[in-house]
Amino acid sequence: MDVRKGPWTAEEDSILFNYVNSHGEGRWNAAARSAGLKRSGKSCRLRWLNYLRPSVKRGNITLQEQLLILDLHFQLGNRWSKIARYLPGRTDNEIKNYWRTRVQKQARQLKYDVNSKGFRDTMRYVWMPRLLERIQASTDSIPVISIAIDSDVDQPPQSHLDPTHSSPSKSSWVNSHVASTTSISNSISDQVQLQVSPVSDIVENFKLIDTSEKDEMVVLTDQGYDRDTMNEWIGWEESLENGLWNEQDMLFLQQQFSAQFEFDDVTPNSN
DNA sequence: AATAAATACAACCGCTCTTCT
DNA sequence: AAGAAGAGCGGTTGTATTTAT
Repeated sequence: MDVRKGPWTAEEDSILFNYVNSHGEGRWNAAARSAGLKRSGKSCRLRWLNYLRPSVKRGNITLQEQLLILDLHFQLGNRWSKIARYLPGRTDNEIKNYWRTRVQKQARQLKYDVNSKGFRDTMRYVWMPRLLERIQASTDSIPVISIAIDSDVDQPPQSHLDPTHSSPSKSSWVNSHVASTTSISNSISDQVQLQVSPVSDIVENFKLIDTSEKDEMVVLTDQGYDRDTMNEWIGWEESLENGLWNEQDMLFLQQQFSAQFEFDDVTPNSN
């Protein structure tokens, strides 16, 4: 049995597309056989689900979608298919690829381990707010956009995601998800709520710098930060009272980081 | 201009869990 | 009840395209 592998041709695509259209999804081995495709059923299923299916969305991942992916990954980890359920038209494969190519790349450039606390904090307190800013800038009809980062991120994701269990106090991100997935990309009337968690993990992260120990400086330079930047941070950090982070502080933090981030411009896809 | 290196995305693989017969 | 087929998942690889040298 010669079973074809590798990229699908336009001809194979049209055969599979027509077959599924008239016979429906499922029973992929049989489908492959009776459609006359020299492909495994598994390959046909994947091709349909990830590419041919009319509902799959083509084109760049939007800012809103990026934000959603980051947030959901926080809560769910590498549960790509679960994440994909919140992004209509996007496949688990696509999201996984996005994560690996963009997010992991960013971590590499910052010399972070992608799972490290430092990188997670950077994403959460810098990258995501910055994304939000850009969303706000690009959808100027939305009067207020704000971020919701739950202060209790360590709780199981179900309580965030299962509507039956989400209490009002914990529903901020969920609400933003709903807004994002259902209407932000299409509508201009939705708002996303902002509540930055008052005392963040990142405070502790910066305490490290505050000690001004040489060793720790070296560690941080190893992570990709130059000495001048770190000195600025130290001065800045010392100026902060132990306590709440206000909006200005967050802005400052974002500015410190933002130069290190590149964000892809989302250009309308031509096809 | 040529080619090497990097990137992005599509597709595959091995495995588990579920459903069907 | 059990084995086979189907479906789904996450990780990895292959390849076409883009970018750098």
